[in-house]
Amino acid sequence: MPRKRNAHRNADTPTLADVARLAGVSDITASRVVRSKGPIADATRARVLAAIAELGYIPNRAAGSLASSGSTLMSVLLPSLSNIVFPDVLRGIHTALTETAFQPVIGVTDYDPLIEERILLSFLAWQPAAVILAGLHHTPTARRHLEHGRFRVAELMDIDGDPVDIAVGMSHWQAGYDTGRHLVQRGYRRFGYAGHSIASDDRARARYDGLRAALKEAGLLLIAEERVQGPSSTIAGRHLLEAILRKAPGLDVVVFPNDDMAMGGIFHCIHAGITPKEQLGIFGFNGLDIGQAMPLPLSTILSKRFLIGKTAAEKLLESRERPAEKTIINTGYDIIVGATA
Amino acid sequence: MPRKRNAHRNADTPTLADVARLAGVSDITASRVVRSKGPIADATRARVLAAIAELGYIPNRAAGSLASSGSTLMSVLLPSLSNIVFPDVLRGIHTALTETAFQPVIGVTDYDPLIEERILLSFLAWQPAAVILAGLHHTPTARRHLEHGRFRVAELMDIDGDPVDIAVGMSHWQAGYDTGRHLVQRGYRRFGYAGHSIASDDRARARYDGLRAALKEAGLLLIAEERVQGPSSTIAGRHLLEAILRKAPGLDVVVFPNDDMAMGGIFHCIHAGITPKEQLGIFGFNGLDIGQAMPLPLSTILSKRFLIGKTAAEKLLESRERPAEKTIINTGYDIIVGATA
DNA sequence: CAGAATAATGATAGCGCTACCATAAATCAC
DNA sequence: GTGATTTATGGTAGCGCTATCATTATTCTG
Repeated sequence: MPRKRNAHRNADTPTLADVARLAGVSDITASRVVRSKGPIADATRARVLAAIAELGYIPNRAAGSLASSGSTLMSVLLPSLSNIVFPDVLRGIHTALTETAFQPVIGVTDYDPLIEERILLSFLAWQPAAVILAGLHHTPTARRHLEHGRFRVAELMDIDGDPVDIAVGMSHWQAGYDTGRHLVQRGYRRFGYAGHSIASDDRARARYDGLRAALKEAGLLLIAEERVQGPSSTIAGRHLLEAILRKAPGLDVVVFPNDDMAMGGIFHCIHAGITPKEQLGIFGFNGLDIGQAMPLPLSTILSKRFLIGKTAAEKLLESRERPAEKTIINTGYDIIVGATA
Repeated sequence: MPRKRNAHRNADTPTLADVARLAGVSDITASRVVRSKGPIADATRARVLAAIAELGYIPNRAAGSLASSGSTLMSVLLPSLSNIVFPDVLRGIHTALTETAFQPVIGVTDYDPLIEERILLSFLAWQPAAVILAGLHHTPTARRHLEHGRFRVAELMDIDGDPVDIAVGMSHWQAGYDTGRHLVQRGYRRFGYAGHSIASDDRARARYDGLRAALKEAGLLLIAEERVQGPSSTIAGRHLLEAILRKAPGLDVVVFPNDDMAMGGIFHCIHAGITPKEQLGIFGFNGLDIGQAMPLPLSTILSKRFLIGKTAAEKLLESRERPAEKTIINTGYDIIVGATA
């Protein structure tokens, strides 16, 4: 004899069984209607749908996920949302997921692998169908779970490395290298770099390394370098350019790690009466719309953020099982000549 | 006699029972350690934690959520992530949730109440502890579920209306009204408005209405008005200002619905040789950092996005039960005088 | 030091759903 | 028309965890 029944039930929340009873079918038939799975007679489906509407039934995905040991969640771990780059990636993911049953679940890691690991583990507790994260660098624990999990994995932005499953992005080292070659070819010789603390941003560091390699090849080097602590911002870019020009007045071009900071550089030029390009080249990275809306469009590199997100999500949807072969997709980038360098 | 056992189990995924067996305790004791709940002897806890580490155990939250009919998820529904406003709100939410067990789950509605409804229902299927959404306007179905659910609800950004549970934000009508008063007081008389399609953005519409009310009070009206289809952007603001000035050359101030577009206006001024403020006032909304980093800091209104997100999440954490009284928190706003109007 | 409170642990029975197998009815092949 | 498919539905047994109640070991009170 059971001691108690339905002890900790949600009293007024209707369950599938309630729907089934009202529709006069079995639980499992109602379940099939909800999931659009298996053959169902039109009349039966209609009855079940009517019952669902009448009761305001909302499926309990926890129960569903438990029973089927799987979910339609796609975990997305991004370093930041303040940096417009990642919202763009996210839009791409969203676009690919519309009209599918999959649902993105977003976490923000603040560029910290330990936070990434913590959020990853808490997401895995929901048995996601796939995990999307930024970069190829993770903690050993995170990497282990990514490799052994029964879910697809996409690592975005960067392709210089060995992915777990799928990598979608571009070579940031190459982009930095091409930046250097491009600017040298345009006649610039006295280079400065105004960046942010590079420790946390692997990709900015790769571009920086590529830039230096290109300069070295041309027999040049960075004459001056200036960095802010903390996150990159337009105001930081503005102050940094002022500082670097005070220390090294003879520069003829300054490269920034992104468009936000480069725009700060432009603003300093306007303020100080420096003509961009003619007196001082300014070069960014990302190809943000706002930089192209300026009176002098920013010279920069267009990274294809939306495409990266969209491509990754589409690839993940192709198969639930991880294939034997790893996939690397290079979405490339474009040099925007612009008017500032 | 059971026909089959463990038929559709995840073979190699360790469960709490595995942990308990290895640690030599009962399932429920292991569960208590995992959840840090109830009294546990230090030695026991240590043994269980060691077993967890050894097995690489990850709790199955679907099972946990099912058993306890509740979760530590906080559903966050935002209109957009391209608009930097919402990432700021999200950062505030994140900040409040750090060090708590709660985890934000983010959805993007594209300013569409129907999409909001769809995502809300799919989120409710995970039994979140709380729901955060933008604005006070939802579909009837969404509103019904919000009112009857056993979870806390916070409606952000706007406080002009009747919230379900908690509202945190500011009066956008009042902000528009104050904009009008402020500009009239500074001597502007010939007003233009350069906006985006207002149908989708209730708050921009409220500010617009407030602005017109203030002008009417001063015996003025909008001389010219220009709108773009589609989303707001800096480039749209630039083109719009050009268009509006062509149609109504005599304007002495143009108000934009946000800083992004207002910056486009500034860029047009620079391009066309118009001196902001002296020849033409430009006024925005939001108080973005980038606008304040410009050579002439943008005149605008600072909305407290981070504070809104943080306050909302903190309020939601105060109690799991919805109180009898509704709460409305006004985070206010500041007029940034700036240098462009 | 007896009786009461507290700390620490365990047994059991579901939470709501779906995988698996079985069955019955309808359709098909030839 | 008989056997073989296909279509439509149902019964049952868990999925992995936690709420509830029960039990025992330990500490406290005066």
